[in-house]
Amino acid sequence: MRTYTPAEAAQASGFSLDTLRYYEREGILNAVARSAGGHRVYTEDNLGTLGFLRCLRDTGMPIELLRRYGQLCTEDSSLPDRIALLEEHAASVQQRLEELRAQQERLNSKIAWYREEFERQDAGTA
Amino acid sequence: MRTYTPAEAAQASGFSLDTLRYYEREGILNAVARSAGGHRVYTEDNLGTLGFLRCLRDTGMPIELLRRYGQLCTEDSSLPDRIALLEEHAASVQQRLEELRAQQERLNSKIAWYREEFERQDAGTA
DNA sequence: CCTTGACCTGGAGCGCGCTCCAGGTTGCAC
DNA sequence: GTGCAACCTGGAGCGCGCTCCAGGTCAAGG
Repeated sequence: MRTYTPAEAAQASGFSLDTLRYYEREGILNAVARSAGGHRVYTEDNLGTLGFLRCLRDTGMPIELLRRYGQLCTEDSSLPDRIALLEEHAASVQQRLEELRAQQERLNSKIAWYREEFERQDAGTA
Repeated sequence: MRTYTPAEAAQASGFSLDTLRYYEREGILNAVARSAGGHRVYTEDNLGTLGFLRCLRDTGMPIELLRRYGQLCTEDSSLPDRIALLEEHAASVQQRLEELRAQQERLNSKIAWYREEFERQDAGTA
């Protein structure tokens, strides 16, 4: 099973090297293996986790919850807690989506109104 | 035509008093009238603008663009520019919505997978 | 070997968008 | 006219999520 350098992990996950180190310091991504010389060695598993962490971040989960999730992932008796945490997050994502859609409509109405206004004015000056 | 105190404007717009002042300093919301004693007096027009600014913020428009929009609103020959700015923003909102929906699906799949995992485990220990 | 680039650590710094504070003025209610 | 809440200004501070830096170590190619 092949492994990955920090640069590869960054590339694959879309996080910067600094962010990867930061997440490790913060206990979000635990126990990344090290080479003899102390360099990080990422497993495919690590990459999978990172990919999902990216999904969580992209959906607006704050660092604090990321940390909680990361810690739950180290205890394998924590499945129900992980499910609960993700369900709660999913609910907030759903809510944000709805709000965003509503505001999008409002924005589009305004644009439509502006366009009409523009035509009125255009007609007036013609 | 009635007017509004700062507190009322804050209440109506959902911005804090400090944020209202900040927006004025930053040239986002211009020329709020003052009473004899120097207190701000918001018009219905101001409230309308504030409402729309809130829409823009809620859809993620950065302060810098808010400022641009606010300044365009002071020149009434700027309709096309305002339309262009809002259309560009609308496009980015659309993109974010799509990304968010995609990540939401990913999140939901993960939750579904966790639920199955949980049932498997539950069955195993029963 | 030696070079060169990727990587290491601890800690400081930053950009955004507010938010809070001190010290003072205004204005309505009694 | 007095008390008290709401408001004013300029400027400092903050929380988040990274990002950058100095000064050093590691590892692979020639």
